[in-house]
This record gives sequence, structure tokens and C-alpha cells, in this order.
Amino acid sequence: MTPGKVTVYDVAGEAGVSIATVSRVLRDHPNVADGTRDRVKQAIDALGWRPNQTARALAGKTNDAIGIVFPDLSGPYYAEVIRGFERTSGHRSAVHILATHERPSAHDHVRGLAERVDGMVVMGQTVDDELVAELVADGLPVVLLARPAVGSTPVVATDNAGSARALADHLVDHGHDTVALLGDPDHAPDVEERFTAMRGALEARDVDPGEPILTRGFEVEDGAIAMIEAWEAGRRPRAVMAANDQLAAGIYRAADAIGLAIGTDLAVTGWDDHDLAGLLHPGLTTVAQPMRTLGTRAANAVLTLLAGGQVDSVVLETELVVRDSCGPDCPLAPPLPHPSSRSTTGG
Amino acid sequence: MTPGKVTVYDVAGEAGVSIATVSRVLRDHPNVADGTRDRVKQAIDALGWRPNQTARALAGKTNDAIGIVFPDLSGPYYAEVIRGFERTSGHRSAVHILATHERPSAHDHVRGLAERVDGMVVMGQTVDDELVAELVADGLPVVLLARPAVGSTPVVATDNAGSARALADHLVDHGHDTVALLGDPDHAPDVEERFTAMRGALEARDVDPGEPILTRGFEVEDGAIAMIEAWEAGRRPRAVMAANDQLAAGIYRAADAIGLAIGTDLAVTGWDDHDLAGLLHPGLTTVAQPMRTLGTRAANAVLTLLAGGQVDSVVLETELVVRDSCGPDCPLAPPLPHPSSRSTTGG
DNA sequence: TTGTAGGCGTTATCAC
DNA sequence: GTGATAACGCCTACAA
Repeated sequence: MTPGKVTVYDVAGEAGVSIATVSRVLRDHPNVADGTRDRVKQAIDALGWRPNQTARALAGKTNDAIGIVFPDLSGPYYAEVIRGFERTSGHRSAVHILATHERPSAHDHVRGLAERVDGMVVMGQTVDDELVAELVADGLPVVLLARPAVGSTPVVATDNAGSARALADHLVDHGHDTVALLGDPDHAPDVEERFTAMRGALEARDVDPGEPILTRGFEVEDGAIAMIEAWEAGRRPRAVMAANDQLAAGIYRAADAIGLAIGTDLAVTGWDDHDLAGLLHPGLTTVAQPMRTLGTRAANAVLTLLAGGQVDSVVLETELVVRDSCGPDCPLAPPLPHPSSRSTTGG
Repeated sequence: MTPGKVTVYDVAGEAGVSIATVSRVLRDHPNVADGTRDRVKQAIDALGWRPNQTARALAGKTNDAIGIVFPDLSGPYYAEVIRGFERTSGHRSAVHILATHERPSAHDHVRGLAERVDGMVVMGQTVDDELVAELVADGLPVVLLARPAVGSTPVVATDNAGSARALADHLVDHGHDTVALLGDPDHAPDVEERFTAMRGALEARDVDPGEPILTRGFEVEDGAIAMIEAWEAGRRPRAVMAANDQLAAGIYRAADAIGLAIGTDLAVTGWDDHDLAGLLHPGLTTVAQPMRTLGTRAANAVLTLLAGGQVDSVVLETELVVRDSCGPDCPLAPPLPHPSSRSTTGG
């Protein structure tokens, strides 16, 4: 049986035709007599033949695959993007997902991936500009996702600056006059964008955020540690804007340890609208990103590129999700103690 | 420039040798004169040659890649597994991640992936037994992850039954005598295992869990909806054991809507020890799985298989994480209002 | 130690 | 319509 070993030659022999004809039938080429076509088709599934993908790729055609490179896969963010991506592109190509995890070998892995796909999506700070440029120069269709532009390569992104400013303004409206930023802008371009916009909005209202409280990653634990250390070092913000929801959750934990009440003693905001964000106590004020749409758009973009089309960059809207962690008596927050009306399933 | 177009022939020409020698140098074959080796190496990086992976694979050798198939990528579970997996195998091979999302085309995608890798890890209910058997029969090294065995294919799994029983017992110890199961056992073999064990433990203590409250998925929203519907249908459990933490979080939401207090009116347990589980209010009692280790073990297993070695199945220990959602005055729960001592970064 | 030549399984360009 | 046959880029006996 072992269907992996059947080749065009076997099928051709079985059907009494040449391999060229088998190939034509496979690719639905018009110039094949109906009778022949039937015979070949019968031979194909009699033998259970499936064309060897590697050989097909070598012969100069397509890999029938698209690659997507992520910095990491944890958190609520990526899974949804992938979902959107696969829903859109998965019917036409295989999707190879690569997580670089900031490994030094990332460069090689990306290059390796590039050889196995027909197009590639690059998300965040995973691949440096130089490599992106090389890939593009090699003729590989590339789409950038939530990442600064490189040359004229199309970018699909979400609006960081707008919501960042809105969030900062909202905090100032609450009366907070000492607010700090918490995260690691150096390892995530979108975080850097957010921080820059937040700082701008705060300074415009005469609030100086000072130096960001640096974290060593973007997990709950990282946020808790950084916050506690900052506190012990004498930092006394009344409001902290975290780079994402998990770091924000870390602040909840730190507040617990320090003896601070979130919302009253210390305002906190996050980013992403994590699926459990609304169930924290108090509910976390954050920013929702259209993650699945991000994936869908990226997929459509590569597919268009593959088809030889032109793609323009897009910036998708983000949405403020105001709950209670931003401060007491929030004019925008819903009334319930556990604000939970917001759906997490998204669009 | 375009390095993608350089071939062995170019390098051979540049170095004044044959392609065979180039190939030998590349593969560190011993029988090459030192001088020749140097000349070839210089030529290689003078031209920036990188062997074409597709051609290499076609020539009958290796794909330099391992595949890993997941049912889905959302939730706290998979990202960690992948992390462990890539840490271990990533230096030696590329890793192709495939999420099937229960698509009907999953079968084809898995077959397609099988052609591009040297070995494969299959997690959960993503691939039916028949296909697994086919792949194995075709000679592909396969490792099963958190999935029922198929033939003698090695399985890496976590202990579902033990912790499930412990969790059920703990609930009964709390005095709960009407407990329900919530989830979708039909679409996740590990959930089925947990439910079976829970049911057994409950019945041994004369508690009848009745029919599980069925959900349509494993997201927060799915849990909330199912719980509310069950309540409206007259179901009145005093304790609910959810299949995972997200569904459990959904119960928190439902409880809010219904007007029930988690921990007192309604006990809840989850599974996975989601990174925010300890920050829910009250903290969620759940079960921690060694997710990264799961990935590490799986990776080691395929690597061993690739090297021609033998691999035995393993079952990794899981750990009860008792917080407050299981009921008031829990003898095992930590004293703080927001129990948060447990690290989420894992081992 | 090094080179020649025949695959690996398709696709695609020619003739017929 | 159909069939040889030359790529595609590399690996690897087998020779030299």
C-alpha cells in the first residue's frame, strides 16, 4: 500500500499514457480527451497517488504554502490572528507558523521558512529590516503585520497611537497626575508606538510619565516583579499604563502584595482585552484590537500579492474598553461590580 | 546579488571543483583535502550560497523540519507546549506548526504537512486514528501528545484521571452534594478522560453528576452561555467542574448575571492554571499541567525516533492548585483574599 | 582525494 | 491530443 511511494510513472503505466498526460489531468489542463482523462483519474485513485509536494516545488512552481512569523505565541493575541489567517488562506495553501522567541537562530529559521513558502507574513519585532528587505529582493511576497514599514512592503496594523492617547487622556480626566508606563518598548515596536503616544498625550496635559518601568518580558510575572521593584525603589505612581493585559494583571498582583487597592489607590490600564480582563477585580480598562481581522487582512494581502496584485497598507481601528481599574466613579465604566457585558468572542 | 539563485554549480565553478566536492564540504564529509575545503568555503560565502532545501529534500534525504499539529492555538495551553518544543528541537530542525481548527480539510493539511517534515507530533483530537496509522505505516516517525494511543505509537500525556479524582474528592470534602460537569468531552479526548474520572470519584462518594452541561467550545463565552442556559432549564448545581479555566471563567460571568456568588453559592473548578486564574475573584481552584515539559518531552521523543531510537510513552504529573472558588473555609486554600503566591511562569 | 553521472518526482516545452 | 525529454538543485554511488 504505502501510498507515499506511488509516482506519476506508476499512474501513467496503469492508465497506459505518458506522465505528461497524467500531469495535465492533475492540473486540469483543457487539452486532454475525455476518455483519457477518465482513465487517468481512475488510475490515480486506484493507486492512491498524491503528487509529491517537494518535487512539485522543485520543478519550479509553487510550495502551496504560506509562512507566518510571530515573535511568540503566548497571550491572547496571536491565536486569534492565526485563526483569522487560516480561515482565509487555509483553503488554498498550507500555513507554516514559526515562532522566533527572540532566538539568535531566528534569522536562519526565517530564511529556511522562506524557502518553503510562496509568501510570508512577518509580525512584530521578529525579523530585522535588513532580512525583510532581502526576502523582498529575492522576490518573495511579504506582508508586514503590526510592525514598522520597510520600504514599500505593505503593512497591516492596528491603530496604537489613537487609543493610546485616548487612554492617557482618560486617565488624566480621572484626575491622575502621576502616571507611569510599564513594559518593554525596546522589544516590541507596537509597545513603543503606544508609549510614545501616551507620553505625548500626558505631556500635553502637563503630566510627566518619567522613564518607563521596564519589564523583562510580557507575562503576568514580569509585570508583578517590575512593579514591586519600582515601588521598593521609591516610585509612587497613582496610575500605571501597562503595555498589555498580562503585565496589567501583574500589577494587580503587585498591588496585593504592597497593599494597594486597584482602582482607588492605584489606577491600571492594559492592552489587548484579554479574555479574562473583564473578570479581574476590578475589571481591567484596556484596548481591544480586532485580532482576527488582522489575520484575515494579512492573509488576503499575501494572497493578492501571490496573484500578482497590488496591496495597500491598512491601519485597523482599535477600541477603548473602559471598566473600573482606571479609577473610581469612572463616567464611562459600566455600573456592575463585575462588568462583564462585553463579549470576548469578538467579531 | 539575489542569493536565492546561486546553485552548487556556481560555487563549484568559483572554487574550481566539482559539485560533488561542494556537497561534501557542505555536509562535513571527512574525505576532502584541507586546501580544497577552504577554497570551497570561501566560494560559498563569497557567493552567499545556501543549499536549496527543496532540492535537498527531493534528493531523498531530509526535510530538516518537524511538524506539530494542534487542534487550536488559543488558550494558555498550546503556546507553552510550543515553547518547550521549539526550545528542544528548534536548533536542529525547523518546526512547522499546524492548527486544524476542526476544519474538514484538516485531513489533507495533515497529509500535506507529512510530506514536508521528517517527523510529526500530533496533539489531541486533531487527526483520527486511521490517519495516524497511515502516517506511521508510511514510515513517518510520529509522537502522540495528550491523546489516546494508536497502536504502539508513543504517547506523551499528562495525568488527567488522578487530578480529576482529587479535584472531585476535594469538592465532596467541602460538602457539595450536587455537582455538575461542564464542557464538551466529545471534542477533546483529555476532557473526556477528566470527566470519566470525575464521575467515578463522585459516584464513589454517592454524588451523581448527571449529564454534563455541554458547551459549544472552550472559550469564556461558551461557558457563560451554557451555564446560563442550564440554569434557566432548571439545573441547580452547587458546584460545577469545568473542563478548563476559560469555561470556568464563563461560569463566573454567568454567576454574575444570575446573582450567585462564586465560592459560597456556587463552587467552581477549572483546569490548566491559566495565567490569570489566580487573579479572578475569588481565585480559581484548578489543575496545573506541566505544559512546557510536555513540549520538551514530545520534541525529545521525535528526535529520538528520528535517530532511530526507541521511545516509551510517558504520563506527566499534574498538580492541584487550590484557591477559593471551591468553597468557603477551604482547608487547603491560601489565606489571602487574592491568592497570588503561585508563579505562573512555570518550570 | 576528487569527478562523473544517474537519480529524486514533477512541470513544461517541444515535436508529432 | 499526446508523448519524449530537458530542466529544477541537490545527493551519492561508482570511477578515476
